[in-house]
Amino acid sequence: MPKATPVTRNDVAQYAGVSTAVVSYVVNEGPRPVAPETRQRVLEAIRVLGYRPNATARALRMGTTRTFGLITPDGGNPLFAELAKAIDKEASARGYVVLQTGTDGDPATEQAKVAELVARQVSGLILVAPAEEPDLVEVGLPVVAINRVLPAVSSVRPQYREGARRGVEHLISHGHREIGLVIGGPRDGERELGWRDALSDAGLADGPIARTTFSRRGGYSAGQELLAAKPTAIFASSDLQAIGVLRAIHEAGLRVPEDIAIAAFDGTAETEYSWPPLTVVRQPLEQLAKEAVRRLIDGENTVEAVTYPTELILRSSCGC
Amino acid sequence: MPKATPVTRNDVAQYAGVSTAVVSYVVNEGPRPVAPETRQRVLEAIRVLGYRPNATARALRMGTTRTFGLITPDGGNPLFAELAKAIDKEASARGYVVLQTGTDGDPATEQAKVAELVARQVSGLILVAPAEEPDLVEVGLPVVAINRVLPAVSSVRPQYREGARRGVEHLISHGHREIGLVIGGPRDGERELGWRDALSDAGLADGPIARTTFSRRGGYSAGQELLAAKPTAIFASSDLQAIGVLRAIHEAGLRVPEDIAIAAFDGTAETEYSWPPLTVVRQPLEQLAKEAVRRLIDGENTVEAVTYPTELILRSSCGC
DNA sequence: AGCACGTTAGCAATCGCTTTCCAACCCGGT
DNA sequence: ACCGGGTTGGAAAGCGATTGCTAACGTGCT
Repeated sequence: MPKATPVTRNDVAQYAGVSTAVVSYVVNEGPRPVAPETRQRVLEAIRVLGYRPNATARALRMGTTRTFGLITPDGGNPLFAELAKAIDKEASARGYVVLQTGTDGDPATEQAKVAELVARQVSGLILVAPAEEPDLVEVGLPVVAINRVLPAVSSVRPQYREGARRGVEHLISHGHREIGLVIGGPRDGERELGWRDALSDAGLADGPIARTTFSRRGGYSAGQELLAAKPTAIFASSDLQAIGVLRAIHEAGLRVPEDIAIAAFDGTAETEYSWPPLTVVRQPLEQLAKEAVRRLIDGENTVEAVTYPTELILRSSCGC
Repeated sequence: MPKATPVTRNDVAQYAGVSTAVVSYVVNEGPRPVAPETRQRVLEAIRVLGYRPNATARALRMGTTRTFGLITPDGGNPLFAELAKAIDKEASARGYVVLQTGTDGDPATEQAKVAELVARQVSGLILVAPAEEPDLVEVGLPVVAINRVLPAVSSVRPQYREGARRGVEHLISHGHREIGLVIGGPRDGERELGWRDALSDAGLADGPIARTTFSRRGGYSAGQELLAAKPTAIFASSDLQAIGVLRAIHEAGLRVPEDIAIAAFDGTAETEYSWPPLTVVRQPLEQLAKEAVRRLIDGENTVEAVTYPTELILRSSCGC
């Protein structure tokens, strides 16, 4: 019957006949040189005893947990799930680990989770699409917001406006002149502006707009609403909404892209296999994740928001 | 300029003119009675100084981190994302927090992540669809596997066989007699057996089978393969595969459910808005999450696998 | 007035680890 | 022989919290 794992550095030291300090030197193989022979004895002891350093104690002593906190509104949303995956990958590569939790979009919950993670001494906090600005100016800990700018907080975002604009421009290039918009979030959000940019640059009048939540269901009702105005194309500000719109279109017996074309912002995996596959403006998730993690680790707290270019992925929903 | 948050229990004690022990008594409001007046002074000090107990130190002292480790093959997979969400919700409600990480299905990575999380002293480990059995018999820490049984490890699973059987039976009830199967995972996995059960019970011959990965792409090619055999219905062992099959069907110019019916196992949100919406056998994710968390917290390490019933959700892809 | 007891608060050890400071030792050079 | 310098190992002080034990105080009883 093996020990229940309370093998401490003391046991190792004793077994190897050295002091605990030496064990530390060996384990962290950096701070101090250790005679090769001694090192071998220690390594052997570690192996035999099955010793694993206690990261909690180390964290207490060192003052850093090498852990990030990640807060998203909804872990079930594919966009956030894919982003979380990218962050995990990036963090893991740097020896960090991530505490992920959701808020259901509730500001109070969000605030509570921030407090919880701060108490747990995370080395950095990543806020994805935060509901509102939590009291974190004083947390004295690196924070970066993804997909949203917060006063006094470092932020990393895709080029929403420019990306949406390119998506809409592509629709225009297919000859569409009446392009509807399904939008979530604040009025005059960047994606909405991008849509207007493309339209006005092409000398076109604004198409119909439907405001709703960032969800399939929201997209569905928005789609029904928009269809009444008979646009020849629709741009959705998120994948989920586009999927909903697709359903509204199918139910109306229309064909995509023959009767109506579609394009969306986000570009999660789901859009590649929808019917028809969606033309999307893809968020640079990997880059966002990489940059967020980098900032946290380097302690670079530039408030200046850096944005990353999106990628237009052509599939059949636009008529390509 | 507020302090950078190294407000310790010492500062509070000093400010309130009491010993650090008293601060502990107040914070944990349980162990020892504290005079109301003293308590007030301490609370005031905590408020003024903005003190937050250091969870790391507490964890070291108490020997428990109130943290779970969650390892899935792929955080981007909607099924795992939804499951992770359910686990997070359950854990949060109990004051726990979860360290989530992915393995990309690589056994070596999986093993490394397990070691990492164990070193971080997680209070319990949840393994979702683990690639192979990691060396964790000796970790001396509660472990539960979801969606897969592992020797000597507590496990929680949906009723795969029974669920698949009911899904296929439903297809049969619509009059189908040639029902294909798209399957991932091991030969003669439970879902495959369920499919056979339903078929043989109805006195039908086995339909065509296509084995592939649990992915949209895999489902797509499997669908093309199956279509050649011209079944009148197809049961997919996962949502993702069904989505792929749907594409293959659409490309072949067939209509669902008129020309061919479909049903799938899993029931993630994506299936509700696919075209057409999919009839699914839904995994009881919330229950699985709840039970897994309960076992971890209660330290109930029954090796006996408990299974939970699935739910048949009727939508239009089966012809309902 | 004296004594015992119940309340409330403080001291100090401890969790497992890192790191500073110091001691011991070995070597070569004079 | 002695000394200086370079190597290697050890003792111990924390990191911030919990908690058993003890001390001080005030009260009720005889």
